[in-house]
Amino acid sequence: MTNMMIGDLAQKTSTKVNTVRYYEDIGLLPEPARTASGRRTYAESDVRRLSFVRHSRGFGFSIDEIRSLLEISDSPKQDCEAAAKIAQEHLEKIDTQIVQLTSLRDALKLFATSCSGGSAEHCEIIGALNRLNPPVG
Amino acid sequence: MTNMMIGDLAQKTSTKVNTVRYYEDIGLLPEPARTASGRRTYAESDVRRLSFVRHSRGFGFSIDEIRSLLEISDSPKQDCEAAAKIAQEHLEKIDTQIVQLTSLRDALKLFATSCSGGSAEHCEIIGALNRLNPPVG
DNA sequence: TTACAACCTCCAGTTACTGTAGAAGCAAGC
DNA sequence: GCTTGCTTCTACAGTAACTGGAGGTTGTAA
Repeated sequence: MTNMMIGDLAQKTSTKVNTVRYYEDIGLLPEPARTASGRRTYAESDVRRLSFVRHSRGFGFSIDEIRSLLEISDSPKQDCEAAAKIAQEHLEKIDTQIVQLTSLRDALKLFATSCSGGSAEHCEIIGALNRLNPPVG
Repeated sequence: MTNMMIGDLAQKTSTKVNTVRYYEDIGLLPEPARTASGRRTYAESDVRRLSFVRHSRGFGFSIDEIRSLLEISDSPKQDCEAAAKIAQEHLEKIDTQIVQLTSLRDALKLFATSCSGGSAEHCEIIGALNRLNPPVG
């Protein structure tokens, strides 16, 4: 049960000190105990909780999604299906993103690589961006 | 040369009225002429410029990148290579994103689909997020 | 004792918009 | 000529998820 300062916690979880305080502000992390002079002190459980948050962020979960995940995790009697739903929906979002990005990449590649190096008058990139029809009629 | 109001321009380019004014604020669109009562009026050239911006945004170019692209487009004697560089770098960013998202998806899928539907105590999703090692030592 | 790093609070800035409040203009119908 | 209702105007606040800085304390090592 080694107590640590905010800098240690931040370093152990690859988080910036300001971000730790931010997570506390928005309620993702509980208010920690303080030393006599007002400095935050943390225990190993805080490392685990913050790691959970950072991993989840790494997977692209939003703060709100993580909040829900944490609630479920905090009350183990709650239904696991809620967590499954969050993860499943997130997975679908990512799949959609991949599909969109891929078709975007293909379209962009078509003219991004066709620059002949002359003056911008005949630039394929700008030309293509200009030649596209207005989004709606 | 039909002059139009901001609502018409917005509709023709699938843009919100507020967004058109925003683009003007940040200098992507020139300050338009006004009617006697102070309303903005636009011509076809504005439709083309705004379409260019919207298409570029659709391709994921940032406002700053679009600003550069517009500058190049506005002065056709400038070197086309600058535009090619912007597009090429953007393409690389997208490729990186696709790679990262794909490996993320695979990792997430591993445990997102393994929910047995019981109580959260044995939830695979939360367990996996908890079991991951802290990001740094 | 004197540096200096780490901590504190509070606040502004980032990106690219979106939404709202409150006032004014404009066209159509009665 | 008046009312209704839509569009426009300016100006500002809010979004997501932090990040960075100012200005001020505290703790520790030389």
